[in-house]
Amino acid sequence: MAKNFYITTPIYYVNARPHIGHAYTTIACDTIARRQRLLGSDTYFLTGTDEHGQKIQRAAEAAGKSPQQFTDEVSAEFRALWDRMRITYDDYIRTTSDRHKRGVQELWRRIRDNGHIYKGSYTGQYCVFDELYVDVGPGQPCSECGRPTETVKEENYFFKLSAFAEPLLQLYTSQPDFIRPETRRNEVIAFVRSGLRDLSISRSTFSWGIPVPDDPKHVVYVWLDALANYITALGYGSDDPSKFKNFWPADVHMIGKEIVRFHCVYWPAFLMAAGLPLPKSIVAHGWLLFEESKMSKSRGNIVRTETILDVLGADALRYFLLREVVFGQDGSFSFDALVQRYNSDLANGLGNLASRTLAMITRYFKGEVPYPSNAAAHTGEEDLIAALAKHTINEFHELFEQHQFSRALELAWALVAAVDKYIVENEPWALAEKHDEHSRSRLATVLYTSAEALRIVTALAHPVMPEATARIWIQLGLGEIANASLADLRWGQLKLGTKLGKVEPVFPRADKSAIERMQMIEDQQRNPAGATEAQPATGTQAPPPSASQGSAPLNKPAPAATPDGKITIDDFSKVELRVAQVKVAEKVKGADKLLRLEVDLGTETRQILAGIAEAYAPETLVGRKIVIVANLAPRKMRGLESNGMLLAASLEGGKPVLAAFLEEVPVGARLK
RNA sequence: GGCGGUGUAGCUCAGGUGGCUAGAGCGACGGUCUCAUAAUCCGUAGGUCGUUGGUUCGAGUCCAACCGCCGCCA
Repeated sequence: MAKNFYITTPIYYVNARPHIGHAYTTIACDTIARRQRLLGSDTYFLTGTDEHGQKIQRAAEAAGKSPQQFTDEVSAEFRALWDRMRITYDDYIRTTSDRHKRGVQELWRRIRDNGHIYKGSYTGQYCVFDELYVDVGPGQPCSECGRPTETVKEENYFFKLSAFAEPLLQLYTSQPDFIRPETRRNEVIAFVRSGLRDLSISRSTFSWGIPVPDDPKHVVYVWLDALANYITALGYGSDDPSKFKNFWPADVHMIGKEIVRFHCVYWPAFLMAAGLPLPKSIVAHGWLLFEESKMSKSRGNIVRTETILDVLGADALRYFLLREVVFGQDGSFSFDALVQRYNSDLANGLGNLASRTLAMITRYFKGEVPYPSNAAAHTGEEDLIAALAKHTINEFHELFEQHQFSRALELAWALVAAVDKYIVENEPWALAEKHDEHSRSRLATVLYTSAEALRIVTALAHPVMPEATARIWIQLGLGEIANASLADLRWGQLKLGTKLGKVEPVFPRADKSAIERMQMIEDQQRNPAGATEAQPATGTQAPPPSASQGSAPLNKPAPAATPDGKITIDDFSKVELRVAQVKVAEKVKGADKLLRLEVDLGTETRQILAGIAEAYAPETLVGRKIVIVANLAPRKMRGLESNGMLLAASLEGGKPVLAAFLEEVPVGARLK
């Protein structure tokens, strides 16, 4: 009986290029989707990009592009990457698409007509980076991210979130699995219990968004816009509601832990307000942290997925992330661990088992799967392997249902180890030396048993590693793995006489140079190409840079210089110089020389401190374009954090003169 | 500060409702086979189970306090 299964990734915010954090979420979803298809479910797997908001508008301006052109490009990059990673999404939703806009407006009307939207006004601090009103005083940094806030005064629409506290708590109680893992559920319950305030759900200070129905001066708040993708992609608000009927409510919304509140509080409240069914579960995973190695810098070490694909391939990355990281917890990524895992589990483990088993069948039985004709050739050892295989299948399914990917894979690999051991103990190569009937039957039994166990592990691992398992499947003589069914996978289905395909290594062993190669590609890619900085987004699950700062030592080694004191181009390229425009300038209390500046970098606003107060009056700086070192580690002065350094000539007597351009330059442009 | 979580072998982690000498994988070291991708297999490595007090015949396993780390508190 085919059931329907609907799974979603968050839609990724296009102010950042895709990186391994995005890949992690998407891989987990793809694996689940593939497994559901093999189980016979009618599966719908949705991903997409979140393309509205002030941040995007500004990033596009900085890049000298229209918002649409800008988002077209980044969105296409995401799709290209997913294709390379063998992501089998069924639909790709963009918030700038017409179908989405229609759906969002329909959702708005429904909520409004049900009486849950009212108009109010707001005066206060706004954080552009988080697209959020924050409850801090004027001039105070954002309570979320520490970036400077802007004072805004606007009239906008509010959602009566406060009315939904009770229904939400009831939901969490009656549906314990609604939020997983439990620690996130606890947080959400605590949050809602502490009381809910109404939520501002429109903006009128910028235009890059979806117009509010009947009041186009406002655009819909990015989170209401973004969350709605889960239903607009199914045709909600369109003429064809068939997909919506089939697949909504979603089985799984997979998200990163930083967007739990939006998905577990706002989203169900919006749906309740609209009178729509609620998703069945929201699963939050942890972040991927990047292990600090001696070679890398403390910041900017967000790994591009392409690097790994280039060197080890998609399967290796997919396997690594699901096997290494305990799902739900933070995990750490390093090239070292990746190669380690690849060699021990894939090359030496599954790959070698396939290689030795299939090679022996090829050699001893002319490439046809043998089976003993003599019952006496069958011993208790085969029963043990078969029993273990059966247990593995059952447990594997169980663990996968609970999203315990690492444990599921660990379990499957225990079967690989058991078969390796079984082979050594039975020495098929020695049996092959003898030509009596019993030895021949024993040999057939041992090789059949090994091949059958291999088949089962391969089938189980297929959703995780689609390519390699497809190749093993062909080598096993079983044809197209997509036709395999996981639902009735059981021992003994491998037919005798099956003609093997050509046997060749599936996971060639990686040597140490693989690590160096990946690190080299990363270094090259990271520095020269300026482009958009891979900053984390509100709407997506990218790990913030701070996530990796815990291990950053204070005493960084100085950049290596050549003996004559000259630096290489590589050294220079580590310095990220950018054009910034001063938005706010003021004296720092108690300091004679220090000014506090808020500068616009195109993609963000930053606070920097500069010792130029004696040469420049604050009011003369506002609006001026300056040059700053954008990737300087933050530093605190007078209790304020400086995130960068401006460039100025230092004259005799210490008088600074700011660097400037003769021609017009766009904010955010990089100096090289 | 409030709430929640967490601290087990070099690393990553298992260890419902307390009970034999605390486990797995990887790494490391020694050995073995030769079908296989210098792969496999075998053996070894001795961790006060964060600290200190309790409860108990008996506690990583329950309780309290403390220390460290993490998350949430729009």
